[in-house]
Amino acid sequence: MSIVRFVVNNAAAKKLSGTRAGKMRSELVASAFALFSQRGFDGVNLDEIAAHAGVTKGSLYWHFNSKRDLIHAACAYYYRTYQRRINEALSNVIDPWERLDRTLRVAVRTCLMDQQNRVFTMEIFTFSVHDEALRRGWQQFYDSVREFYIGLVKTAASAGRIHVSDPEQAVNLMLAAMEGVKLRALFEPEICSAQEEARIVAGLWEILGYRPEAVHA
Amino acid sequence: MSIVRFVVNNAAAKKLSGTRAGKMRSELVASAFALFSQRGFDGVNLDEIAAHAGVTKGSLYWHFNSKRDLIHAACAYYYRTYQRRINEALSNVIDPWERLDRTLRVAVRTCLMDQQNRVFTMEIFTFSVHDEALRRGWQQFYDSVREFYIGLVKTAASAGRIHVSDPEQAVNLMLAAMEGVKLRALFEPEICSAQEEARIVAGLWEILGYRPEAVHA
DNA sequence: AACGCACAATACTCATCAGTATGGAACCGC
DNA sequence: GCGGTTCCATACTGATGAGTATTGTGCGTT
Repeated sequence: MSIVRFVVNNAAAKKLSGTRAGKMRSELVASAFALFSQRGFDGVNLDEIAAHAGVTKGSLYWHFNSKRDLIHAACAYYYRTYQRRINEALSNVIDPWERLDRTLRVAVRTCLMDQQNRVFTMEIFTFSVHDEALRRGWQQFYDSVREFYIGLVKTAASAGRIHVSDPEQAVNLMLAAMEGVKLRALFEPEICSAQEEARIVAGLWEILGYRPEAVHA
Repeated sequence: MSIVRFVVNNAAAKKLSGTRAGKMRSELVASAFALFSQRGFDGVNLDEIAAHAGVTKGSLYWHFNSKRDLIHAACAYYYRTYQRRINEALSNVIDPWERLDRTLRVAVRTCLMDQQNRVFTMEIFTFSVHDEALRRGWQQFYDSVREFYIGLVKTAASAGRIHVSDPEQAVNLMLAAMEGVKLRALFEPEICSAQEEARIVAGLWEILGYRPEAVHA
């Protein structure tokens, strides 16, 4: 059962997923994601994506209406794989506190170390300025991530583990900080270390109202 | 005297700034910034920028070697004008605490309400992935902003106004959160309100170690 | 008045690339 | 075996836009 719930409105993809066409479609989307994550949406042409998937552009246009259509599918792919990664990280963790801690660590590590994630999400943000469907897609994904965090933070607050007057506001600020850390790592690669990761996680915990010294005092 | 010090390595522009050519060059840079801030670097062509400045593309190429050259000049323009805005906001404020508070408010308001700033900086981030000079330019600007904040935070900590064990870490996290807020406003325009602005400023203050309830207790 | 230079406009080149038209191959149902 | 459909490859079109070559204009100096 999915913990981070995010429904990809992609009925067409689901209908085809078992067929030959569905397999090629998935292959094209994965190729698109891989190349977009290295060079950005405008830095990759459709011939390259098709070649990466082992076909030519004519085939790509059989499966997708346009490059924009493919970009949207690559985004949906990203949202699914990100969510799966979080779910897998939590698959054997029951304690809500532990789950929140684990999620924070996985997320921060992704922000620091996953350059593909960084490039891809940055392209989403930039293109979202002029693409409302892209904005809606990201917002929907982001909302599901936020609800997940809020749920865990409220549980931890009920257990007295953290002291936060407004869980939603704290989660909003924490997630904003996380995006900012992801950005900062682009310009300061030297922060991509285990030590810095730990410090950043601790900082995010403080935003959520967990202060180690207050608890141990 | 500049408070936020950031030296734009732009000797050629300074040498010409009083001349007819210098005026046109500045006009072209301002036009480039205005259009880039609405439609992104790739969403504007050079004919449009030249027309906006009242000339044609031939003239633009007299002043600039390439579109990339113009993009870099537009970035330098942005860094100068941002710094000037902060300096103006602080021009009559002496108290370090007041200065920090004022800076935070101006910065958060910019993040929430200034769509041009949002679009332009997002373009910088996206293009920086593959442009080292752009990365260095932003990093230099960002470092100067960060040093400024760290100075004020250390002063406030010395005065006992805030309780922060690691001013640099706190400023890093606060600035990261600020960039994240700017991004969030793209997807959730409804947070661009005076009330939300105040809540966000309060949250950033908490990251810096200022907790109103602790002081009043 | 003539010349040289700075600045600008015009016309053009060329590369790039999204998208389309057309034809071929494979598969499936009858 | 044949026809229809699906999926794919090939060749092509057309738009776009950065950048360049050439020409024109205005200004300052001699």
